[in-house]
Amino acid sequence: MLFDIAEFYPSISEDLLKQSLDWSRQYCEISQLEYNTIMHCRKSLLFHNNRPWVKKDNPSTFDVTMGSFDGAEICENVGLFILHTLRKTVTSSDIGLYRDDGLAVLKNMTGRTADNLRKKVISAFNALGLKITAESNLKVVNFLDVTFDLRSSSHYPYRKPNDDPVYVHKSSNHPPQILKQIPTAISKRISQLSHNEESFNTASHIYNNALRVSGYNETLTYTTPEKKRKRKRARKIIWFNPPFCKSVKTNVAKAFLRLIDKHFPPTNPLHKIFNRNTIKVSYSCLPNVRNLIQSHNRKVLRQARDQPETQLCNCRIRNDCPVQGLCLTSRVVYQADISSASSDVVSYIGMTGGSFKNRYANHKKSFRNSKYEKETELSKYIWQLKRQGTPYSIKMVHHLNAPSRSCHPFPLQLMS
DNA sequence: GTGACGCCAGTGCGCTGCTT
DNA sequence: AAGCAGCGCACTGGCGTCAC
Repeated sequence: MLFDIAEFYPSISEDLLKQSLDWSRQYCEISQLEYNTIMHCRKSLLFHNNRPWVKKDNPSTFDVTMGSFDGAEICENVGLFILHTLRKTVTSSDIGLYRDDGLAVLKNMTGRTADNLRKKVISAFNALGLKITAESNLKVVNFLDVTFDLRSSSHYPYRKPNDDPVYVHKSSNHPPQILKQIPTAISKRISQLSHNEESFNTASHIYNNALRVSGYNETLTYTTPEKKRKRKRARKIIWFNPPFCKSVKTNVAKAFLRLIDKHFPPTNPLHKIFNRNTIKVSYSCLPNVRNLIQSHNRKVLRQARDQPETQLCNCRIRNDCPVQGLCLTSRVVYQADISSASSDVVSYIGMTGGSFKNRYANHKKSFRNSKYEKETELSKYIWQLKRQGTPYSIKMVHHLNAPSRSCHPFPLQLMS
């Protein structure tokens, strides 16, 4: 039986959360302090009118989705409680739940019995305030990224239609060891999901193609699942995670560890705490550029929407405004077209984060005073014309909402 | 006459990219 | 790595103009 909880996270009521926390407190032995802290956080941060706060355009709402850490954490906690509750309904079966997707194996049941059980499960969820869709009497099911086939007792990888895998490009700005591990990691995952080598080979084409697209030459190979190693006690490790950048030639990790050796030698009383066995280095990757641009655009577009209208020009004689009544606008790319008798029109393009007027005043200063002749290429050219005695005229054009040097307060576009 | 405002000159500094 | 040039920003103080 395959079931799916509709709108899982937004449907969790505070009562259900409290029940699940009470249950986990009983079974997982969490302390009173931990319990109180969780309840306080959940109440004050995540709930509003006995419902979780859901991501909306309204900035006053708390931004939590099931994909986020808190949302997933809650769903997992509640999920465990639900599984426990379902034991009363589904007694003689294997049942599992991953966030909002559930699967139960119904053994030795007729179609009618299985369908009755399906109805009971739906009622059980309804009693908890959750709505589900459930299908029973299935011989083949797609659950998460696996297809289970009861007819042949096999399983193999599953992907939704048109959901082609995309991997980090081989020439991407990532630590080499991460890029190196990608084909191996995929091989391992697909092997785990495959019943045998044959189903692995059938499924691996799509992944091999995705690897080619991302610049990898490696071909996925079937590996038999490793036996679980006996768990060893984990060493307490202090991690140093510098951000990785391809253009940095210095081996930061090596230099860092050398500093550890130098400043905490075996004779140092702190050597026990700070040494190569207790301090490890692992490069961290910076956020995806697409995500950065998207979040940036959201921010600046919201600011632009909320900004009150401001004065655009304060020139004493409005007709003399160099940019047609828009001299006070800030964040502009401007263009100066210089016409003279000696040559064709010459253009200079500049930009400023402040007001155009302020920048223009500095340009005028450099035109008047030879001391600032070399301030810009534009001023150099003007002084050249002045020395030649060539008459000239300057026409200024500016474009709104352009970048400043320090930040880009305008929407960006990701180049394909 | 006074205050507000616009304009200008001047200074110092930060950032980036290039050269040595 | 250091130095330099180019470009732009932030800020200050002085002066002229205008409205009241």
